[in-house]
Amino acid sequence: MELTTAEENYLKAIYHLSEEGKKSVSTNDIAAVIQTKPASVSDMLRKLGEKEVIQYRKYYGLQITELGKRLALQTIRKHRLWEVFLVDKLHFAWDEVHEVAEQLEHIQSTLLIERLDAYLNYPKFDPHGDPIPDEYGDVRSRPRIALNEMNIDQGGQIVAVKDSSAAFLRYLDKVGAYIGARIKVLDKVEFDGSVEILVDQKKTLFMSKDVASNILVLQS
Amino acid sequence: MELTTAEENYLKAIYHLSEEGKKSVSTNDIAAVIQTKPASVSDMLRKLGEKEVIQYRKYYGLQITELGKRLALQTIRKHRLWEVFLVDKLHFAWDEVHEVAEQLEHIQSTLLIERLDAYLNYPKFDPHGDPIPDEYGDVRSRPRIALNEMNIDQGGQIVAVKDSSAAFLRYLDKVGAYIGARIKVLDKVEFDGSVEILVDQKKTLFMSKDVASNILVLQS
DNA sequence: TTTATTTTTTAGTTAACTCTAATTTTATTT
DNA sequence: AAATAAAATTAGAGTTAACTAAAAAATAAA
Repeated sequence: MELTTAEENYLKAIYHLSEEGKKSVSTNDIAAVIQTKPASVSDMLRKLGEKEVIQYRKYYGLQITELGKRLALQTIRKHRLWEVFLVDKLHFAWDEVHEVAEQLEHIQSTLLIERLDAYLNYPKFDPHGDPIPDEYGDVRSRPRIALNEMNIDQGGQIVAVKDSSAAFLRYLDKVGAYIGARIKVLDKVEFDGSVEILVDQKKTLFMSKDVASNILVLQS
Repeated sequence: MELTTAEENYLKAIYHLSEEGKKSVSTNDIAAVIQTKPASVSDMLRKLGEKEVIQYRKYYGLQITELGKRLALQTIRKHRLWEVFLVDKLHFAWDEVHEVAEQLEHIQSTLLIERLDAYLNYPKFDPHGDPIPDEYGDVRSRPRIALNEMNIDQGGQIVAVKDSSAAFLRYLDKVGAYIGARIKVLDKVEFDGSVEILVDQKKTLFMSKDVASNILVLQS
């Protein structure tokens, strides 16, 4: 089964959307993620349906098939391995990697990915803390909790972010809340859901609920 | 000037064919190299002519322009750098690299290529022994200067070290002065010859003359 | 339950790149 | 020089993937 670059991008978006939200994936949502128009999405859904990577009934909704899931995870695997490469080997900042990885993930060569994986020493997580599926699409994910849902005095380690936009990542870098940082919740403001946290046992900082809800923590 | 992947491939083929000397490049020759039909080549030649990367008069022949040469050499540079990566780092055999490098050469990111070049230690030849053009399309060697010999406010990129002992490299990695890092001389202490430098526009650090004299910088 | 709104899909274009078939231009023979 | 062969180009059409505008279906509101 061969997918075009465009098809891979759609399928990846569909996979991510089906994973995070429980409700069915909407045409508009996909259009927003892919940065395209709903009309183009409808068109592509028909094609993806024909290729049996999704089950699609128009106006009704869609469901990703096992085949689709496997293919999407292969693309995600490639994307995350390249991100590790860019950060670990080429010293990219973790907020500079996405755009390039978006291109690299479409390079077709099983040998390349096998070798890259070995070269990087079989990493289990990418620089944002997201798990890297193995070649069969299996994921070992760690139990994580959004920072704004933690209780006072609870501690942990930042392991991932939900929103990985460059702007957000730059902000985190600036305040020192990078992936791997050890944090502890000092206080929570009930009124607006904002939190005060201690970073790496030295710096305290305030975070709005919006920001905190985008930070995933591995509790300790 | 932005070229599509297809345009890059045509231009690269045209460059190679023109270099091979011989008479002017024929439509049929290009078709043979690109594995396409002469009709498609004619079409593309018109487009490349409009973009002024070749000079084209139909039925007459074509000549690659300076602009075209520069762009072709950029693609060739990327191709050959990736080949070095595949062989040196991922242990591909020299006859397995071409197909993958054909894909990788179209990834668009100046930063990526700069970092890759640095990571591979500025190779001058690819695994087949073909020369790797520099970022300006030249094969000339670049002038380097020891870090301790630079003047205040001068900037550049770390391109090599004289002492490549593991201990020294570990030290450099620790302070963030790896190969490829962009640096700027902030201050020099006349008394002991030590320098203060800015690394990657964010971190400043002091270096003894001994250390600085072992670091080679490509001035910019 | 109608009406209004939102969502989704279809219809019709466009752009890039390819093809086959037909035509035009250049080159080679006799 | 005329006839023939080869090379190059144009014409027309297909594919992929995008778009705008209009229609259809589903959902929400009156």
